[in-house]
Amino acid sequence: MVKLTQHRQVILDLINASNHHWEAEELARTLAKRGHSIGIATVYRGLAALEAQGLISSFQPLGRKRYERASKDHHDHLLCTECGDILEFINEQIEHQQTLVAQEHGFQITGHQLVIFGICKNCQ
Amino acid sequence: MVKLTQHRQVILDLINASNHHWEAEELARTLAKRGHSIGIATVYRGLAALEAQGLISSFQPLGRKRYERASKDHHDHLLCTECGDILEFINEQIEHQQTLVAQEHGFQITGHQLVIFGICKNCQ
DNA sequence: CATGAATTGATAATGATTATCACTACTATT
DNA sequence: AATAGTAGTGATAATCATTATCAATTCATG
Repeated sequence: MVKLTQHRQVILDLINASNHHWEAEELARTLAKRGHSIGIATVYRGLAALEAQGLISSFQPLGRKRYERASKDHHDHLLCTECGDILEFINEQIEHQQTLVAQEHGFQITGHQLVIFGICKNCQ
Repeated sequence: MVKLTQHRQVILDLINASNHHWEAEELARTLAKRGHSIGIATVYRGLAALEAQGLISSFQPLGRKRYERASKDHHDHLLCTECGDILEFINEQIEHQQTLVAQEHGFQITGHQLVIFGICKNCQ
């Protein structure tokens, strides 16, 4: 039985309290600064466990995994290749078109990932 | 000045002759079987060079990079998580919606990547 | 409080990719 | 043709993110 331990609660709280898309190392560093030093392996395992329970969600834009709150509506991402900033957007039409595409191919969707790469307003 | 060497020509030919989405190692093994043993580092460098010249294109669905022909219309991918097979699709509406989303956010698009995960017809 | 199951942390291992470096091949110029 | 300079090659070391290992610890519960 998977447990929501102190460590995992701390990880979950940080993710829920932010609107950030966290990498494991970055999250570990931030927790350490705030007085919660957690072994990096434990962070990785905690993130995987929390995701398996549906408490957080992840995506993998450039090879590296990033975790974010699950308590949001489904959305996709805009990633600025200059500053690394990640924006979110929701677009029903895109979602709908995807179900149509899947139908056409007799494909049973379990998930998807759309990342738009470019230069954000601030970096132009 | 970047050169289209024998090795790179062989790599390019294989990619162009197929409709496959190649990983570096897989491509190296296939070439080796056909009598073209190329050092794995050379394969990686060749792929990067060919992509930089726009002769092939890549995407990165699950952490690993995959290369495919550039001589196709732009398309996105359906990836079967059972058998690993990758299908392609083109959807103008999705493309169009993306430009709208970017405009809304003052975002200057340089690229995007949409992968739909699921179970393909054969694996259901 | 005993017992088994799950978690933790340090560290080793893995897998994909990139860097290094000595050497070779190719190009353009005397 | 000889030279010089630039780019490519291959073996291998190094890197980076992540996962596995394993002994020690903590937890839930009877």
